[in-house]
Amino acid sequence: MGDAQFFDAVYEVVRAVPRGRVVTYGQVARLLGLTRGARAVGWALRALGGGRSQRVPWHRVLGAGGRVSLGDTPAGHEQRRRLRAEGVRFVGLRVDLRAHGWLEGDAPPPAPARAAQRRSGAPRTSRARRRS
DNA sequence: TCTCTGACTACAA
DNA sequence: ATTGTAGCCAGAG
Repeated sequence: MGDAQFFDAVYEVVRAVPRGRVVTYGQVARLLGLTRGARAVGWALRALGGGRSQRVPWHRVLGAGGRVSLGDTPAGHEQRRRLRAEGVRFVGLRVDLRAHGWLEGDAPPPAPARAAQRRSGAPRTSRARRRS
């Protein structure tokens, strides 16, 4: 595991999400300077595994539109359980982002997130990326 | 070193 | 609304 700075940056942003608030994978990616890095964020959270998830409120990260990406899995059920325990209301299978979104409405700009962005925005290995 | 894959998502058709 | 594709990062084979 080499430069896991990206993962750490993701964890720091997620730890900054207040109780009862949620963010989407895409929003976390954007805070880190990646317009389309949502998938990478999901990869980072997945890497948490069971144990480390203790200090990272992974359950407050949802898919676009407030959907629970984990779906009908043990983890997905746990995520919904935790969110409801924090007072997050579900509308059907989604969370109302306008009501609970960390970055929605009149929420103050997350400073910790910007700090993480600075660290992550460092020189990017310019290895050739193909994939037609 | 290269390819494939995934707790994603914006965009085009 | 549904489908396909491209782009992101890092780990596995």
